[in-house]
Amino acid sequence: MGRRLTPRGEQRRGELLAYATERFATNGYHPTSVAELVDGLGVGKGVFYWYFESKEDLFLEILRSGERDLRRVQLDAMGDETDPVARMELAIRASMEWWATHRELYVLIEFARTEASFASGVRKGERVALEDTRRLVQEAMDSGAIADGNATVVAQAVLGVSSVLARTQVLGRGRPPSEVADEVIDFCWHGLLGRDAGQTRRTA
Amino acid sequence: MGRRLTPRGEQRRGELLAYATERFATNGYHPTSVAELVDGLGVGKGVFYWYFESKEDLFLEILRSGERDLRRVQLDAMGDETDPVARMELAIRASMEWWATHRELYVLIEFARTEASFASGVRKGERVALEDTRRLVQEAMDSGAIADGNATVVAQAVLGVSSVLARTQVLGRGRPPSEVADEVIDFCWHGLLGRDAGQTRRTA
DNA sequence: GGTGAACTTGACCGTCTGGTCAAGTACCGT
DNA sequence: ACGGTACTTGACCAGACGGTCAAGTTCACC
Repeated sequence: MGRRLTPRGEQRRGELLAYATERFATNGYHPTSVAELVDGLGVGKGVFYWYFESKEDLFLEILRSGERDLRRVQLDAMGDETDPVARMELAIRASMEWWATHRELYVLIEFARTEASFASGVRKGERVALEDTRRLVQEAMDSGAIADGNATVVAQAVLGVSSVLARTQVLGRGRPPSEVADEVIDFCWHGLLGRDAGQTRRTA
Repeated sequence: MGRRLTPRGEQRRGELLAYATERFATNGYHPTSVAELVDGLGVGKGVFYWYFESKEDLFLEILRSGERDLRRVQLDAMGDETDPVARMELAIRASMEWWATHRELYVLIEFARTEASFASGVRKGERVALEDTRRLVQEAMDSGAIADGNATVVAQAVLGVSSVLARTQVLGRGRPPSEVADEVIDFCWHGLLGRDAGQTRRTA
C-alpha cells in the first residue's frame, strides 16, 4: 500500500500491526478474522482496508518487518569485529535477546513456513540468514579456526541449535537470553564431548 | 470415533487419511476444505463424517499416529543396545530415515505447534521425545562419557540439530538420510571445533 | 471559514465453510 | 431370499468469512 500517512495514520497502522501480531500469534492466522481485529480495536472495518490491501498483505508486512529488524540487530551486534567465530558468537547473543523481546514472531514464522502462500517468502529470508552464517563458517574453516566440513550443513546446525533453544528455553521457560546464548555457544563449539570429557567412548 | 470397521471401511479410512495428509501438507490445514478432500477422492461428503467426527479430529488422528509411529521406530532401532551414547546415535539414524519416508508429517507438526487448538497435543508428544533423550544424556553425563551440563538443554540441542537438518537437508535437498545422520552426529558429538582443529581461538 | 485530503463508519455482498441428515445402496451371515 | 449393518449420497443449512463502498467526520492549511 503506497499510501501517504499522517502521524495519526502511522499510529493507527502501528496499532493494527501490533494487535494483529498478538492475535495471530496466540490464536492463529486463519482463525483470527479481520472482524475480530477491528472489533478488538473498537474501529470500523474500513479502517483495516484503508491501511492494508488484504489480510494476507498485513501478515506479509508483519513477517517482512520482523525479519528486517532481526537482521539489522544482528549486523549491529557484530559491529566491526573481524574474527568470524567471534562474529557468530555476537550474532547468536544478539538474536537471543531479540527473540526474547519479539516472542510472537517465532510462531508466526513457523506458521508461515507451513502454508504455500507464505512459504516462499520465509524461505527467502532464511536463505539470507543461512548465507550470512555459512560465509562465517567457511571463513573460519579456511583459517583453521574450526574443523573442516560442509559449511552449509554446519551453519544450519548452528542456526538450528539457536532457534530451538530460543524457542524452548527463552520463549518457553522464560530463561535469561544471555544464559541460553552461553549454552548455545558451548554446545556448538564443543559438542557433547566437551573440552574435557570424552574418554569412555561407545561401542557402536 | 469408536466405530467398528469392515476391511472395506478400513481401506476408505486409510484413503482419507493419506489424501488429507498430502493436501494439508502442501496446501495448509485451513485452506483445505472438507469438500476438497471428498471431491478429490470422488466420494460424497457423508463419507468423511462416517469415519471422522470433524476435520479437527482427522487432523489430530494424523498427528497422533505419526508421532506414535516415529517413537516406535526409534525404540525398535535402539533395540537392546545399552550404551546411552550409542542409543542416541541409533535413534538419530532411525529418525532421519523415518522423516525421509514421512515428509508430510514435518510441516503438519510445525503447523500444529502454531495453533492453540493443536499446540498442547504436540507439546505433549515433544515432552516425551525430550524426556527420552534427556535420560540418555543424563546417563552419559553420569558415566563421564560426555561433558557435564544441563541435560535438558543438551538434549534439546541434539533434537534441534536433528530436526533442522532433517528438514533442510533430507526433506529440502533430498540428501540420503544416512549421510545427514553422520553429519548430525559429528556436529553434536564434537561441535564446531571438532576432534582436531581449534587452536587459533577467538578474542571475544 | 472554506476546501480538500486523510481518515472512519458500518451495512452490505457473494462465496464458502464445517457439518447434518433422510434416503438409498452394497454386502454379509443365515 | 431376507434382514440388518456397514457404508454412501448430495442437497441443504446457518453462520462466518474477506472484502466493498457510499456516506460521513476530522483536521491541517490557506
